[in-house]
Amino acid sequence: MPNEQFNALPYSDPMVSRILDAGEQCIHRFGIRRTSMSEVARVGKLSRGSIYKYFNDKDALVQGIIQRRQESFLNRTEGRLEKEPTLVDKLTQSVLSGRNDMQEGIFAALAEIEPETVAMMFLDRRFYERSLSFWPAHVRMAQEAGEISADLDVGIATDLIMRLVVSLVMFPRMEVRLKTRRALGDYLQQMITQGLGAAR
Amino acid sequence: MPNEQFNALPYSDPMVSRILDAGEQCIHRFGIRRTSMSEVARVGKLSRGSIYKYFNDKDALVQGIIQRRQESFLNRTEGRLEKEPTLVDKLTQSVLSGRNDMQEGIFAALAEIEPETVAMMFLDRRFYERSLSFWPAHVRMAQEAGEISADLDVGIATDLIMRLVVSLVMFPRMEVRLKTRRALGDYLQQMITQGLGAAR
DNA sequence: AAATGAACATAAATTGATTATTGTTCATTA
DNA sequence: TAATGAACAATAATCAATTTATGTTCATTT
Repeated sequence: MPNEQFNALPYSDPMVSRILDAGEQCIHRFGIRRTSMSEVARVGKLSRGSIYKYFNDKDALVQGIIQRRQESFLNRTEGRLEKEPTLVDKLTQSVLSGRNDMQEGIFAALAEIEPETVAMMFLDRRFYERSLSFWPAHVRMAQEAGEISADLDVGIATDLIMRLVVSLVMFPRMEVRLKTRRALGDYLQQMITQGLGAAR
Repeated sequence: MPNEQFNALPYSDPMVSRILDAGEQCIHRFGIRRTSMSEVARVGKLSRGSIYKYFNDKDALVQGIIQRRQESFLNRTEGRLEKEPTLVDKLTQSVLSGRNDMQEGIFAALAEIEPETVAMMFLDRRFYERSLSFWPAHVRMAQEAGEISADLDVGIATDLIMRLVVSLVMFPRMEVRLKTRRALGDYLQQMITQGLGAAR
């Protein structure tokens, strides 16, 4: 009975962890295309049949690996955000963490071996859907703290936040250099609290 | 003497137009990979040698075709924007035009045949650099009209605008459906004039 | 019960020989 | 003088034959 692919993988199951570990190791070393299920089985020291019991097909396994990476990223980020006082600080930190994660680990490795695959991933809605539930809680906190408008629909606010974070991670520089924490923070402060309006 | 690849192609030169026309037709029909310089020459009824006099290599030709498409898009859009009274209206219209252009013509055709190529294009800075000079003039107009803060650096404002437009073209829906002109306009009105702040 | 591994048909990737394309050059043509 | 097209070495695409991988099934093992 193959499990439902995208709703919180049972990481507690040691078999699942072993498969994901082995798969991630393979992808890291050889890329997705050149990773075979047999190789994953060999590395994870389990049978090919078992992998198919837990993941419908190779794509499900790959998605699972990416999903776990993303969830691990979100958890680590969530931890770091507790120290950040304002929504703007949280966004700034998230962008920096996001860029950092892209430049090391599995994504950087993949980008070198299969840049088109990474490009396709970045345009895949699923990639963002996994992160969308992260922000609403922080939006509400900011509303209660009086940082942003309490009238605003949480979904709308989340939407803008996701767009800004995604864009700033993917393109550290669009018209303007936004590489330092300072520049990023000032930029986000302006855009979140006032957009292009107000002031003077 | 091959011309400088990216600084305003001499469209007035009938030879350049013929090459670009032929190239675009080929890419539209066969995709980039399956388009050969000989085929372009055949379609354009000129010699392969001539193409290389005007474009250093195949990539320069492809970039030239994309560049002309983009410039044509910007010109058409510029025309439509004259009717739009506010910056927000201009942005709304630009996003709609952008989506429209992506769904037909050369990009839609390419997306079907070589989706990875299109994905790579969307992550290529050059693609956006060509559009960056479009917005500063409109930002200044909006500042003079008192629509947005006159204190704000034009580059910073342009940066946000590009990020929003690009994001909204690429992802009509992130957390929230932004497909209709109405929904888009309301969203942009909020984000441009107030960000997530103000109100109440 | 859960994991295994062998067997299997189908789908992809790999190989090496062959053909086509690329990017340059240059003498010829209009 | 600008465009042409043939010649050229170096890459890259193609093709059919072969190998490998995928996704399923199921009897056997732990």
